[in-house]
Parts: sequence; structure tokens; C-alpha cells
Amino acid sequence: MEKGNRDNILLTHEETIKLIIKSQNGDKGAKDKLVKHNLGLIKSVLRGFTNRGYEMDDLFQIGSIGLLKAIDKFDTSYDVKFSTYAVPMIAGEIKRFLRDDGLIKVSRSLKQTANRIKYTQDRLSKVLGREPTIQEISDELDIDKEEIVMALESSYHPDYLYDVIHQNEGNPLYLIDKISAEEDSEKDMIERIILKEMLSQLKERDRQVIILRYFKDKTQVQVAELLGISQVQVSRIEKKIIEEMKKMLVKA
DNA sequence: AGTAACCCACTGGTGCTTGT
DNA sequence: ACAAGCACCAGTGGGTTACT
Repeated sequence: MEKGNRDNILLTHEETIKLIIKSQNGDKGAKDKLVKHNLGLIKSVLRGFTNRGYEMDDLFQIGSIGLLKAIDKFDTSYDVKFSTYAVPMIAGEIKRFLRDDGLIKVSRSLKQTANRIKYTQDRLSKVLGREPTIQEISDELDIDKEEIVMALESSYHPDYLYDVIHQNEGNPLYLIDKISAEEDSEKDMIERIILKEMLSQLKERDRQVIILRYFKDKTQVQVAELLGISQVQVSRIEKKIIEEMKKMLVKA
């Protein structure tokens, strides 16, 4: 299983899994390699988005974010191909970008779907004695895999408030508007990517505040209640972060 | 001399209240 | 809905004093 001299050949499933584990443990080289080998996935997803008046380069960038996210979040204990997970993830990222009204407005039907998925997931877990795969849920509910991933992405169980918010989900448009007056679309694109990066570096609670405020469309009071702090705190945290981000953006 | 105990100013974080 | 003013508290750092 020597890998060094076969960079242009597709990785086997086992190799991919190994790299994903490495990458999730912080190995940047492994991540790069995974990205390089899976750019094809983005391309194939992009075929479904042609002729919509968007630059393919832009969409490719967004797709890359989806791919990175998929690498970070892929659960290697689910016995499925990486592509099974990555493709819907990439598509979801692009769709989210295209849905450019700024905030994720989770539609009612998507929420319902999410609930059904949750229920089915629990039920199948008991029946199977393990977590069901996306494919199995898909078969059970007769919903396609892509929609399942989308629904799971957009609607989190309240448990997440007591856990870590791992995701930097959502369309960053509103936040980017807040910290940047630039209209230039190309620059905007870069900033959006930087924004993703910045979010991942924030302290746990700070990130929660930003996500809840800008991506989940909560008020300061709501965020305060959810996090068990005062509205004042939320206000300050938000202000502080926006300031920091502005500075980082100037430097970048 | 070395260390422990104390004081005090300063900083950072917090909530209540109130103004926009 | 949000943000600023104000007061309060806990932790920190430095300097001084007291003890062994």
C-alpha cells in the first residue's frame, strides 16, 4: 500500500479512510491529499449547477468548502463510501450559497423532514443495534440521500447547545456585510472563505454566539437564554468579535 | 535569606437599569 | 431589539511586612 508514487491514481476506500482519520487528527498533509484526490467530486456536483448565471469558479470554491467540511465531519465508523457523504455535503454547501437571501431560513418541510429522520434514526439504531447509515435512512423513508444530509445540516437537535457546535454552517452573507463594506464580488468571495476560517478559530462560546445570532437568526435575548448568560453579555461578545474580525480582515 | 501573609490597585467579566 | 452607563465581584500582580 505504498502511496508516495501514485498521486494521480484514485485512492482506495481504505486509503481514503486512513487519510480522513489522519486529517481529523490534524494532519494537514493528509487533508491536502484528500482534497486533491476528491476534486472530481466537486466537478461532478457542479454539473448539476451549470447555466444558473454563476461563475463556475465561484461555485467550485464553495464546493471546496463543502469538501473540506465533509472531510472534517465524515464519521469513519459509518461503513459508507466517503463520496456518499461528501457529494450531498458539497451540493448542500452550493445550494446554501445559491439561496442568497442571506440567512438560512429552514423551511417548515425541511424541519419536518429532519424530525422524521431523527425518529427513523433512533428506531433503526434499536433495530440494527448500531447507527444506521444515510443510505439505510434514505431507503427507509424514501427520501434521497442529499436531502437527508441537507435536513440534518440545517436542523440541529437542541442537544447541541449543551455540546459543542462543531459546524460553521450557514450562509455568511449577513455577517460579511456587517464587517465589510466591500461590494466587489471577487473580493467578497475571498472574504467569505476567510470568514469561515476565522469562525473556526473563535473561542467556543464566541462562536456559538455568532452562529446563533447570524446563522440561526436569534435575537440577543434568545441567545442569552440559550447560553445561560445575559443579553448584555451577548451584545458585548458580538461587538467584540465583530471588531476583531474587522481587524483580521484588514490584515488579510 | 527565603518564604509566607497581607494589602492594594488594576483588570476583566458580569448583571441591572436605562436610553435610543 | 440593542447598547451604554454604572456598580459589583473575582482573579492577578506587585510591593511590603512578618515569620522561620
